[in-house]
Amino acid sequence: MRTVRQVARAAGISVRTLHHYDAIGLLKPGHIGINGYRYYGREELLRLQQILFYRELGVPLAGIAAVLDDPAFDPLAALREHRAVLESRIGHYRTLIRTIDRTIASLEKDEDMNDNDYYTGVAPETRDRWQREAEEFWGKDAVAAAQAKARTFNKEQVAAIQAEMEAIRADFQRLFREGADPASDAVQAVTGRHYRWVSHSWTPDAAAFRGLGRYYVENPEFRGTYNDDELPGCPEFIAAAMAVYADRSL
Amino acid sequence: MRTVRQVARAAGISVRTLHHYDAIGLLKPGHIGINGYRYYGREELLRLQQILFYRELGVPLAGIAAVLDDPAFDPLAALREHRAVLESRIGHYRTLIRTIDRTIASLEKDEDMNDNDYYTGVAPETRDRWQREAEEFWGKDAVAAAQAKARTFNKEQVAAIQAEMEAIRADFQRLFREGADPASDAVQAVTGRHYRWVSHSWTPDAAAFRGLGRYYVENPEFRGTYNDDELPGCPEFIAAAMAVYADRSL
DNA sequence: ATCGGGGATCACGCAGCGTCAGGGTCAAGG
DNA sequence: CCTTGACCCTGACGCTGCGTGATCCCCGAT
Repeated sequence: MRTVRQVARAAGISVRTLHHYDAIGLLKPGHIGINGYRYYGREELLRLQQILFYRELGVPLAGIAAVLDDPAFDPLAALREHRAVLESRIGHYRTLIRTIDRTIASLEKDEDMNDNDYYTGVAPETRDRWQREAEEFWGKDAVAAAQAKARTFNKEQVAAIQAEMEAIRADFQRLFREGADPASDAVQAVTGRHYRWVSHSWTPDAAAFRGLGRYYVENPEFRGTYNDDELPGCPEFIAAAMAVYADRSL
Repeated sequence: MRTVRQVARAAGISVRTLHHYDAIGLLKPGHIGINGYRYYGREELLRLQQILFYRELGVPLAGIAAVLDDPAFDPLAALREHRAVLESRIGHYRTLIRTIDRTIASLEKDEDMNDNDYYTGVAPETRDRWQREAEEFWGKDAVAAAQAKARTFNKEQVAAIQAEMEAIRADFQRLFREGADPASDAVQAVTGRHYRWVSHSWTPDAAAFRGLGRYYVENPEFRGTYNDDELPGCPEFIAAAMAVYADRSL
């Protein structure tokens, strides 16, 4: 029969944790003295080992209680499920890291950037041509307004915007390769990010956002940028997603 | 000037989130009507884009506020630091997944296991010899008590214990390869896990735990199991760590 | 005037404890 | 016997990032 402190030291946890486990019914002391002291016996220590084992696997305490208290519980299925959760978390973190790397690269490269330019890395004449095309498509006023707005960003902001666009593009391409439905939640979520991205320098309504989608399809420059040559149909896929988004969310 | 709902829809977040950001001072409305309504202008929308961008990178809200509000803030350093955090989280998850995989493998293999045996995969005669040696080392009573305790585990429990031991061994070997100090926090943390592992079937005091360390050094069987042949000195390293742990924590 | 669709402000809930605060208990030494 | 000092207890708030009501006010359209 050990006291909380003894158990805590042996198990490498805190006294508070034992109190907590008692409070939530995960691990109750074997006996409680007349003074109210908690005393733990061998049985409780063994259970604690199990608890700590699963805890080290990242299983939530409620789940641990389920595993240990339900004799009919299938630990194999539970572990596999938990494994899948961990895998997806890793995937998520990796995506974040990639985005961060791109952002860092942009920041390092553009440390001496002297004007705010979304199209860093694009030749000036190409950029001018894009501008003319954009003006024909949406009108001079809209383009000028967008550019004015864009000039209010500082260089970290511009770098962040670029990196985010890269990430969005990668997501679109991945979803397209996977054969996702443009109207599916996953694709629409990315489309929402894209809408937010566009909103950096522009605040399109539904019709304008659909128009942007068409622009992606029709403009060969964008076709080249927005999809690999190995992904024919990707711009159409994105345009379809944008049309759905415009209908549903704008 | 848009209302909460309009902003929320455009940004793909909830109204509650805007309330929250207002409450914590991360994003305040540009104007507040006499009726108390929140109205957001272009400036606030731009700031919201930044916020959502960093949020998608997994940066905590307090950190985002720091980035956006401190003009002297170094976004490059912040991103690198955050990147490191994410990397370590991935490493942690990978370790967990490896442990889970081992556990799953054990469970699948031992689905038809009919008796509780820690030494699954070890020939019976070897096991018997280990038992005799253990009896010589600690005495028959102690060994019998440990075995009795071991028999109270069911097969998932046994599998979990095995998997955990594999993980612990891997950690010890890694730390040894890295030239870690047996008294360092990292090594002591693993030693604590090892102590807890041992406690599955036994509850050694300081002297007994030190003795177990010596056993690992002296017993050729354990030397072979506990370290690769490429890691001479690893058992001594573990024994040293166990001695320190016994002094400090038991 | 009414009604539907917002808007607002509390305020609890969740996960897993950390961290006081305020107050008994126990074993050992003066 | 009394005093330490080390431990024990029970609240209860804090942290993260909102979700989810509950309750009440407001605005434009019919």
